[in-house]
Amino acid sequence: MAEPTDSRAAILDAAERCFADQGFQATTIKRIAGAAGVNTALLYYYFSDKQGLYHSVLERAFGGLVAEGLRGLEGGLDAPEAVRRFVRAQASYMRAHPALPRLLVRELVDHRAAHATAGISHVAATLFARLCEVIRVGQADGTFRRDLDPRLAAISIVSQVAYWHIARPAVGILLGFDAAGPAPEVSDQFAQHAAAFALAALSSDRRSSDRPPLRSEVAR
Amino acid sequence: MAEPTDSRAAILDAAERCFADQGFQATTIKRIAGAAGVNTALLYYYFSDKQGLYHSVLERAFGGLVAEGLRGLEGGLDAPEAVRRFVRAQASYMRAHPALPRLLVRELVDHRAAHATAGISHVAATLFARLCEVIRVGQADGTFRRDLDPRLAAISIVSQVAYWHIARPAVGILLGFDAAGPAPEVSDQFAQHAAAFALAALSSDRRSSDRPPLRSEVAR
DNA sequence: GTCTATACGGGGATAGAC
DNA sequence: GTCTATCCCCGTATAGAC
Repeated sequence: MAEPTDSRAAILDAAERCFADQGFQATTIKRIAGAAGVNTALLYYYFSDKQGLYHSVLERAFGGLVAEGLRGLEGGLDAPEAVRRFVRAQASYMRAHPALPRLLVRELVDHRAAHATAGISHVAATLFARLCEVIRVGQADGTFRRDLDPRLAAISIVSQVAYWHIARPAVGILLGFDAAGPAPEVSDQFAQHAAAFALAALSSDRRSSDRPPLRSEVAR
Repeated sequence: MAEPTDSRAAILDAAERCFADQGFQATTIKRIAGAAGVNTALLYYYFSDKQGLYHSVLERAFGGLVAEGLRGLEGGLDAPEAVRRFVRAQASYMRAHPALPRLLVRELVDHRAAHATAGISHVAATLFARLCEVIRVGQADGTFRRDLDPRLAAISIVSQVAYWHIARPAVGILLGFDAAGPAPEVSDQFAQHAAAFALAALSSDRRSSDRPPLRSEVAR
C-alpha cells in the first residue's frame, strides 16, 4: 500500500471489495478507481479491461485460499482430529477474509464458475482431495463408518460452514437475530458445532465421540 | 399463458428466469420484455419500475416455497422419518424450481436479503420452526442425541442440499465431472446421502440407523 | 392494454498531455 | 505512471398514439 507505484495492488484490493459487495455488473470502473484513490484511466494501464481486472482478482483470491488452507491442514493423520482441523481452518479463513465467500458465490451464479475453473480444480486436487483421503483413512482403520461415500461426505462437511457464511443474513433471521445478523462469536460457535456434527455423522460407534459434550445454546 | 391479458404472469415468469440467470443489475428490462414476448413499456404498465417487478418476483417465489414445503412436511411425527422427509422435500423442490436457489442466493449477497426479510421470516416461523421441533421431539424421546443444539443442527441439515444446488458448478469440478456439472440423478443421490448423513449425526445410538446401508458410489 | 418513439443519464473505454 | 477530457453506447423510464 505504501509502496511507490503500487497503485496496482491498491486497485486489486479495491476491486476485490467492490466485486464482492456489489457483483461484477453493478460495480463501476469509476467506483473502483475512487475506492483505490486513483484515476479511472489507470485501471486500463494495468489491466486490459473490466473483465481482465476481475479475472486477476479471482486468481489472487484463490491463490491465497489454497496456500493458507494447506497450511492449516498439516499435521498428524488421526482422522477425527484432521476433520476437526479442516473445519476450523475453513471457518477461520472465512472469518479472516469475509469478502471471499461472496466473491466466489457470485462467480458461481454469475458465470457458473467459468472464470474460476482453474482455481477450483486446484482446490479439488489439493484441499478437497486431502479431506477425502482423511475420510478414507478413518474408514479403513475403523473409526469412521463405511457406508458413506467419502466424497459426498466431504461435501457435507464443507457445506455447513460455507452455507453459514453465504446465507448469513438469512441465518440471522432464522436464529432470531435482528438485521445485523449473527455476531462473530456465534459463527465460531457454529464452526464448533459443525465439526461435532460431522464427526458424529462419520463415527462408526458412539464411544469415539466421548468428547466434552458441547451443548452450545445459541443466545437469542 | 394462454389467458387473455395475462401478460402480467408472462412477465413475472420471464423476469424470474432472467433475474435468476443474470442477477438484478445485469438483467435488462428489454430482455425481460423480449423473453415474455411483450413490449418494454408494458412492464411499466403492470409494475412501478424494475425494482417493483423484482420485488413481486421474490414475493411470488417465497409464497410457493412455503406452501409446497409445508405440504411435504405433513404426516407422522416419527422424528427420523420426518427429517428424511424434510430433506427429500427440500431436494425435490429445488429440482422442480431450479431458478429459486440462484434467485435467493443473489438476493442474499446483493441486498443482504433486504427485499426478502418478510419471506424469510415466514419460512423461519413455519418450515424452520417445524424442523427444529422435530429435532427436539427426537431428543426428548431418546432417538436423537441431546448434545446438539436443535437450531444449529437444523441449519446443518438444510445447508447440505442448499449448498449442493448453489455451488453446483464447483461441486461438479470437485467430483470430477466435466463443465456440465452433476446430472440430476447425482443430485438425487446426494439428497439421499444428505439425509443419511444428518440422521447418522443426530442418532443417539448406532442401531437406529439399521437401514439398508446405501453405499452410494458416485460414478466418475 | 399494447405499442412507437424518444429523452436522459450513466458507464466503459480511449486519446493524448504531463 | 498518472491524469484530463471526451466519445459512444446502452439501459431506464416516460409521453402519447392506437
